Amino acid sequence: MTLDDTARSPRSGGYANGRARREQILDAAMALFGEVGYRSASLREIAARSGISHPGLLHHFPTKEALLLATLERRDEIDASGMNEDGDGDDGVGLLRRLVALVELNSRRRGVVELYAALSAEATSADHPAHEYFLERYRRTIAAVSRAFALAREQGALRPGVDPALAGAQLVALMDGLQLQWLLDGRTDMPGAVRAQIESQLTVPL
Amino acid sequence: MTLDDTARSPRSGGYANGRARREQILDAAMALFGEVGYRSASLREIAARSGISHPGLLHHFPTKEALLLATLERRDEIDASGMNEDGDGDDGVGLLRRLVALVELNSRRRGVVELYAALSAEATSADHPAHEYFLERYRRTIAAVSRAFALAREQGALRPGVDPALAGAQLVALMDGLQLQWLLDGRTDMPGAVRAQIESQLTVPL
DNA sequence: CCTACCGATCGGTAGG
DNA sequence: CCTACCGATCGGTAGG
Repeated sequence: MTLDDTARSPRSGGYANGRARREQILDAAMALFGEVGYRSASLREIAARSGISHPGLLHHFPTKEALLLATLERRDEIDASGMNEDGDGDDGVGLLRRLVALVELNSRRRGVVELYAALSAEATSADHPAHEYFLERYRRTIAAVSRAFALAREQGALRPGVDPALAGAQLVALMDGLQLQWLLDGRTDMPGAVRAQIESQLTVPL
Repeated sequence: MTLDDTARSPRSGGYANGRARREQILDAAMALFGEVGYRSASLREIAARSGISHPGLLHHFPTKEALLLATLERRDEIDASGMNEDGDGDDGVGLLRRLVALVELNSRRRGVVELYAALSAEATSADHPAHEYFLERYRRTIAAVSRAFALAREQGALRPGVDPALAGAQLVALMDGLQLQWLLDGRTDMPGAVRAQIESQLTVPL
């Protein structure tokens, strides 16, 4: 709201502090939701990690559920900005190459992987506050990957007999399952397994 | 301990009642652990579903953790008896065919799938009481599936260039990811996707 | 943003 | 197997 950078210092007015505090809370929430899931995470623990009291946290996010949804929104923003910066081309093979790069990135962000592993399992319950979110997220993700395989077919790069829709669902399932193995043993080569899976469906190397 | 069947009726002595009650508790625990995970499940709710008080439950299982481990043991027994009854042969392709049959069975047992989806995600935390159990379980399962692919290679049924160890890890990951999708949308064709995956690695039809 | 509090619920124990 | 209880913790609110 001002051109002077010093105006954003802690002493000044404006909402810069509030915004920073919100992000601090969301980071702590993301970490704890990933560690123990939504149901078992306590507002008091998230607040303590953010350096405030738990009623202080509730000033920024009125309910635990609102905090969860804000956490998911924030992750989507970060992922969206990450996925769009590469320049691998928008054809099917390029999109699939980009997907491997995303898996490589995730294997350096354990917190993100933990968050989705914990919440996607929890959210299979119909009454979970993130149930609709994950339903829609899977629908959209599988559709996007299936479209990448369909585009690869137009390029003549898809192995004959491969159904793009099935290959899309399979690849998303593979990625989720690999995350579990990697979180458990810390050794599983997620990008390698994803790359091999994609290449087994294509007639060209990645 | 007696040859007279009527001696096992509710009024009589012996431990038949205790055994039946234990199984009742384990069934309720399996269901609730699947619905909300281990951490969020309460002994009181499991006890209520079993028709006893929660100190009554603690008479049969001294701690919540002991109940969890007993639940996992019971599931293993049931699965082991189910996996051994088919007669598909013990060669690689036969074992893989049996795996598809197991997935078909699981798609009629939502409770079992829920239990493993919820607990395997929770147990990625190093301090979870089932952490070691799932580490060992994945190690063993992936080894068994990898061995099936290795046997298939000896039969000349494996597609050239396929690494049995990688194919094993991929197939297990695929199964876990498909379970998530199926639990979420109730539509995903788990056996179809698993069968297609296996066939894409083989040179013979299943 | 805080302290102080609410009613509910938790795993486990005492004592029978 | 029960009732009754323990100390701890939960999400959320009151009041400032």
